[in-house]
Amino acid sequence: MSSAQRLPTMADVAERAGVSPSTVSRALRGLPSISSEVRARVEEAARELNFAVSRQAASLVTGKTGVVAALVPTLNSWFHGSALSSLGPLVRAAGMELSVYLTPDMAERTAFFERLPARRNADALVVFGFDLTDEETVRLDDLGMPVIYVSQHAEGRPSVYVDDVEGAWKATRYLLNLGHRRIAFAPTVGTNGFCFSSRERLLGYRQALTEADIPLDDGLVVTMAFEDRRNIEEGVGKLLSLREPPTAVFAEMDELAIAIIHFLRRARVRVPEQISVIGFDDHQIAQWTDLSTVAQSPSDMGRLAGELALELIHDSGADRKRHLVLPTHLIPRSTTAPPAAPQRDEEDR
Amino acid sequence: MSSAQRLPTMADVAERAGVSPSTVSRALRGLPSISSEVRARVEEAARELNFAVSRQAASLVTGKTGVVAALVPTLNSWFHGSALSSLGPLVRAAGMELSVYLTPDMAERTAFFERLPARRNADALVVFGFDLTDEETVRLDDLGMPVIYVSQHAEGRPSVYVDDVEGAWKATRYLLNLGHRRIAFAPTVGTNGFCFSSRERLLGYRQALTEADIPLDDGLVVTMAFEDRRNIEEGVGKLLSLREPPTAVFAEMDELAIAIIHFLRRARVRVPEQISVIGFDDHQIAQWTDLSTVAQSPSDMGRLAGELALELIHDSGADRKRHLVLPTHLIPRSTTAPPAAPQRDEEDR
DNA sequence: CTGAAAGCGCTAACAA
DNA sequence: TTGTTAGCGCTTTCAG
Repeated sequence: MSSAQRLPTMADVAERAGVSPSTVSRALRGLPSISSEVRARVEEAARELNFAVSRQAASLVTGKTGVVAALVPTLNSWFHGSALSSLGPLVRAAGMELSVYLTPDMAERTAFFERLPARRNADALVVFGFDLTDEETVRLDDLGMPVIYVSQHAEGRPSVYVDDVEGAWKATRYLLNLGHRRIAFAPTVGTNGFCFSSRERLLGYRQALTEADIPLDDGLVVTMAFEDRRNIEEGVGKLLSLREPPTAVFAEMDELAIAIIHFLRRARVRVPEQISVIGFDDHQIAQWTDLSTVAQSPSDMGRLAGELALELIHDSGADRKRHLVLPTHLIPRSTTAPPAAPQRDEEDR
Repeated sequence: MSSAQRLPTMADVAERAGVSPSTVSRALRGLPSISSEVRARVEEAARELNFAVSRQAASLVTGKTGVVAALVPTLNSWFHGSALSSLGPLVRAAGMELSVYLTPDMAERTAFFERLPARRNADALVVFGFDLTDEETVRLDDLGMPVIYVSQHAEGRPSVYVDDVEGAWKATRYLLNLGHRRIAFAPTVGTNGFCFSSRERLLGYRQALTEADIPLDDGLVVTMAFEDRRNIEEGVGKLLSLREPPTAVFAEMDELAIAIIHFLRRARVRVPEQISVIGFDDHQIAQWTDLSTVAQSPSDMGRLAGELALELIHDSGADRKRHLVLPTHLIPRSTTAPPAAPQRDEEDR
């Protein structure tokens, strides 16, 4: 509605309060060296004029932008959405702004690392869930600001992540404890070239099986493409048509687990009676559908990364190599159960 | 890694390229009045020094911040995640930054409208999916920048939204066409006080029934709290224990529909054979689980809102009251079917 | 405790 | 086509 009328400046406030601009500046920033009487007068004048400090002007002299930047491949995902949802308010509470850089595809990603648009426009960068090349990591080093890595280990640089190997190990171990011996693993890949933590989770899965003296069977590892219904359907078909089908499936992420359950049930396979399914994430929908899963907390990661960022911004002597490894928790719900007592013969009974 | 060494300024680039700072400014902004020879030299110098323009300094003189701000209740939601995922790259492509304000709870929301932190820190604000009070809307009017409303009608102000009434009408009409007569509606509420489009969708649902001469039955409208598994479970129980249970359920959002289907199946009710379920959104998971739904496109909304914002920023004469109403599409998948020929008697058979 | 003055890095007249 | 000059609105010495 209102058009480009000139916004009030500190000088306006100063005049109205009958003091100098520097006094206004000090009063508004809550510096101690201001008499409470003057402070009150300044604050009132500011309110009356609807005055807001120009961050641009302030940062020009302080050298701080008052901005925390976040780099995410997409926001259209439970993980990143949750992480930023906790990072945002934290940044706000510190009186700073949250700036978001999205790189949904390879072109955007390349452009980001080429131009580094965040340079000079933020005081810290939080990088979420990328699988960065060494080259990219090095590039970020001369961004001139602290860079915090979330959901990935960055050697010698501040990082926050969960132990994916252990998480996958727990899921697999749990299924073994229930009595399962034929356990499938369904890793997933994104269409946009971004990968999740398949590698680590596969490792944990294998480790648990090996410890239990169960031979690895590559036929039980079936990648199912994220975002492709047909592909998931076929993957499920592949598992069901094995000579010896699995009695349990560990899906790399909850959303995939939900889809797998859907196709199993459509094929008249009962979950968990005939096949158990467990996911990874503890996505909200896992609660709603009572899905067994391994919980990780992206919101904790976002929060910790934010705190780390603020600390690195304000205390240049802070430890710049800190790694925070968060725990995962097994959450057994109703999509897992012991295998049916007799090794079932396919459709029979 | 690298610490707070002084970043190169335009003066540094100018010196290195052997020209004046203003020439550097012009060259880097791609203004026409620069010989290509000089431009090349400047660009090279800038690259060598790893120079990036300080937006702060530039905006101080231009009066533009180069920032588009987005106000969202949370990012932890399919709708907002998708919308911002399309808004972000668009803003970047225009050479601007995306700044995000999150108001996960009432306190943050109040604080935002009280302090209007976006003022002076952005050139436009895109407000997503709030159910704003008149007071809040008016407050945004004197923000000193164009404000674009997404997923809500704001009288006399630019808005982008879908016709929820019509969408709900389509879903209900489709179920009627299949032969259903007992159709339930499951609206949902968020725990954080933010509501979705329940009101409009209820209207559409009722309208379709009325047109079909089917009496409205409030027992068939059961609100199920978003984010509360138990509550959804109970809601499903409520429907199943009606004297005359529904043969179809229209859920306000896909995620709720998925949960409803889950509990129906757990109760040994076959979907869609015994009860049809349809959602609203066309959430990604709807594809994976083959859920019938009414599609809306938050990414289209984000894109259109972004384009509108850019237009309003650059062309102050643009129409500031434009309303863009996007279509919804019925997507029949496999969770809906005609009702079973004989009216089933509960558990029987 | 408060004011005056200088300058942060850039762009936009105005000259040349 | 390029250089010179004067600020943009704020914070920060340094005086008082």
